[in-house]
Order: sequence, then structure tokens, then C-alpha cells
Amino acid sequence: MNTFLTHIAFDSVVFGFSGEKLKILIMKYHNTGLYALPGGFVGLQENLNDAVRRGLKERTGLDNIYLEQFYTFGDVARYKPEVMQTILEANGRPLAENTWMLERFISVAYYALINYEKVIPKPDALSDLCAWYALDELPPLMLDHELIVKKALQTLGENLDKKLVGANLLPERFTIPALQKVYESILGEKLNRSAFQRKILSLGILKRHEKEYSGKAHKAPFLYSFEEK
Amino acid sequence: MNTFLTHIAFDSVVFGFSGEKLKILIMKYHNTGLYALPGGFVGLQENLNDAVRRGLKERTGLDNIYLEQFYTFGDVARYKPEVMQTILEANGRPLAENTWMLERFISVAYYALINYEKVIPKPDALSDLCAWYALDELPPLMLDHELIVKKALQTLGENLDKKLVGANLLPERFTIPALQKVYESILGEKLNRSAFQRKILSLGILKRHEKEYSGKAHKAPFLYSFEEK
DNA sequence: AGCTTATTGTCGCAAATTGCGACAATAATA
DNA sequence: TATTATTGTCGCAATTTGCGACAATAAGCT
Repeated sequence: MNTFLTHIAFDSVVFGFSGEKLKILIMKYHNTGLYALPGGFVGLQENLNDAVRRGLKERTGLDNIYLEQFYTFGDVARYKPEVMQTILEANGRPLAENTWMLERFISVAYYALINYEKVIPKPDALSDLCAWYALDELPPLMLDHELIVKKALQTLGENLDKKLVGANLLPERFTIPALQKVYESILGEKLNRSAFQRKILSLGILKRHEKEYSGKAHKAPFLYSFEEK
Repeated sequence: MNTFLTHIAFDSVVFGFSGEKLKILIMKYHNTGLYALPGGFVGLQENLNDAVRRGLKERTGLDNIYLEQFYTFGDVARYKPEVMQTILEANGRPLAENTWMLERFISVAYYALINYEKVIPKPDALSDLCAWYALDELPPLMLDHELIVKKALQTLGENLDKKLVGANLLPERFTIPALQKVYESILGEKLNRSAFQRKILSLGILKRHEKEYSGKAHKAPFLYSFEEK
């Protein structure tokens, strides 16, 4: 007996920021060469959002992740049973017990923003790799996962200014210039430095701390964190 | 044998504008007193978006409707099999053949914007009413449908300025003051008249036509339509 | 035909926001 | 002490927005 809802899956686009680049978590399935977004299924008695958080916890070890649902993909064309069959066979899973996984799925997609440094990605039972890939160096992804990534990035860009979501990609204390680099990678364009600083600070939700001495030969920037309230 | 995907439904919040008020389409199920959003299920070989358009066509008679997916509701708490059972029994549908309808559903929600005048709402086989209700005079809706409406309105407000989506609620030719009333009902606030006119016209996507003589004792406004290109 | 009323199209101006360069203030190095 | 790279701010022009003023109607009323 199956313990998950049939025909429903979720996929997560997990963003992190490192080396001045935006990266996402990608899985690689055993013995298949197939790359995919981390995803999963919804338990019979489990809230959809909880299922996604459970999946993220398994992949990253983190609770309390910034998470947004952005689109549900439901085209027939994304139904390719031979792909799932390949994955199951490569893992020695009997098809007879997993026929529900060969049926058509609709996938609810979420994006997550996390602090890159806090994560040690963990593969699941079917995969031998879960790792960061820069957005401009992604391997070919299976099914429509490249489309999902594209739409995630677009939605993230549109939501950037609602509060200060971009800062979820940085450590708890961060500098304004670092935040600007996050914005620039998401939007794919350079922003004016002084205008950016003025705009961010005018939101009035950042608290200034000590300076950060990088060891480089120039003025040290201040560190900021979210203001508690 | 069931011809729809199990565990997946869709609901539509169909907006129209009439009498200076925002309205939505609401169904009433036979012999139950239950009010609900128009919705349906996805055929085994049917794209999700196409299923929603099919449902809208059945309810409104219209093709080519402005449609946006805005959220997928997947909490366990929205699973109330007794509600669906009540509806089926009130229609004399044998439960034995419809057990899939008593299982838990995840619902993908869409909002549609249509020209009120072009629609003659049609009930479906299970309902005896499909009619317009002003947003501030809605009957109590079943399950979480009031939450769905609330989120639809919120999303619509956030997307109002992307192009000129609000104009989809008006006839092909409309006046700027009429458009302003649409915006005001969606946003729930008064807008400055001259600033609104200037902003809308500055988008440069409206074409001016003849004046509209209302028979009232004052200057007649110009009619506009979307510029073709 | 004038006078009145309600509403529309525009304009002007002040206030707020944004783009962009200038400049002084560092932190480390030579 | 001079040099270099980067940061925090300021000033100013350009753009956008909020808001009132005013002329231009369409029709009703004497």
C-alpha cells in the first residue's frame, strides 16, 4: 500500500550564494547520469508545505527555511514514465511495487533561500550526489526541471523588493556591498552603488553592528543584521 | 474506471465588474445549501491549464479568458470527505462508483478576469445555480474557499500594474474613469484622478476612440481600447 | 438663449524617489 | 608618508507621484 498521494509531487529550487555566484542544489540519481531538482511526495496525512519542509530538512539539515511556493506544473508533456522507470531500475527497485511512481505527476514548485555556509547537502536513497551548481554552470536537467529553475529565478526577481528577502541568502550578519552582489546576481544586472545603499537603509529594518575587517587595503564596511521587533 | 487524476482538483475565482462592484462567480449545489467556487478535475490526458479553461468555458461560454494560476492549496485540514459525500448523496450519485471523490484533494487555484456583460453563467450537473456575487456580499463558502478568494484578490492587487490587466474586466472599449473604478475596487482604496489618468496613458498601450455620451449633464469621456501591434 | 451642475482632460507645482558622479574617510601595503 | 581599493555620504539633475486648479464640455433648467 502506497503511503503518498498519487499524481502529486513537489520540486524545490534551493538557492544559495557563494563565491559571488548564485547556486542551487542539484541531485544526481544512481547509475543513470540523470540530474534533477530535489523533490518528493506528499504523505497521505501530511500538509503540502510540511512535505516540502521535510524534504528540505533531509537534503540540508535545516529547519525554518525561507520558502515560497511559486507555480504548479501540470502539462501532460512532462509525463515521461520511462525516466522514472530508468531511475527505479538503476536502484534495483521492483517496478511492481512502485507502479504509482510511473503514473502522471503534477508538480508543485517552491523556491528556498538559505545561507550557503550552514548546509552540508545530503543525497537521498536513490541518488549518489546532492551538490551546489552555479546557475550558469548547470548540468542538463531531466524532464522540465530547467524550466522550473527559470521560473523560480524570475519569480524571485519579482519578489526581491518585498521586504528584504535577498538577505536570506547571506549569513546573519552581512555587509551592504555583499547584499548588492546578491541582488545583482538574481537580477542579472549591475545596480548603482550609492542608490542601492540608500534604498536598503531607508527601509529601516537593518541594525548596524561593528565593522568587518577583511584584511584588504581599504575602508572596512559595517555589518548589518535584521532588526528584531 | 475513473477518467480524472485522483487527489488533484482546481478552483477558479472568476472576477467580473458591474454596478461599480467587483463580483465573482459562485455555484450552489443541489439540495445542500452549499456554496462553492467553480472548479473541477483534470483529465488523465489533459494539461492542467487546459482543464481550467475547459471548466471556464462550461461555466461562462467564453474562450480566450485572461487566466492566472496563483496558488496551490494542500493542507490536510481542507480534506472533509463528509462535504463531498453530502453533495453526491443529494444528487443521487452512488458513492461506490465515486470513492475517488471522497479522498483527499490538493487544489490548484486560478483567477480569471472577464467582461461581465459577455457571460451567462451556467450551473453544472451537480448545481442548481451559478451566479454573480459581489465580493462584499458573498454567502458562506464551503471548505477553504473563502481563503482562496482572499488570496486571489490579494494576488490580483499585486499584479494590477503589470501591463493593464484590470482592463480585462471591462468591455473592449472603456473610459479611463471606469478603469479607475475597477482599480479602486480591487485595491480597496481611492486613487487620485489626475495621477491615475496620467499614469495609465503614459503606458502608451491605449488607443483613443470617439467620446461616450452618457446622457448625463457633464463632459463626455473618451473611449479607449488596447492598442494592437 | 443663458445659467447651472457634474465630470473630464490637462496643466502646474511641490514632494518624493531614483540615477549618477564627487569626495572624504578609511584599512592595509609599499 | 604616499598609494590603492573600497565604503559611507552628499549633492544635484532627472523622473515619478500626489494634489489642487482651471478650462472644456454635455445636458438640464429657467
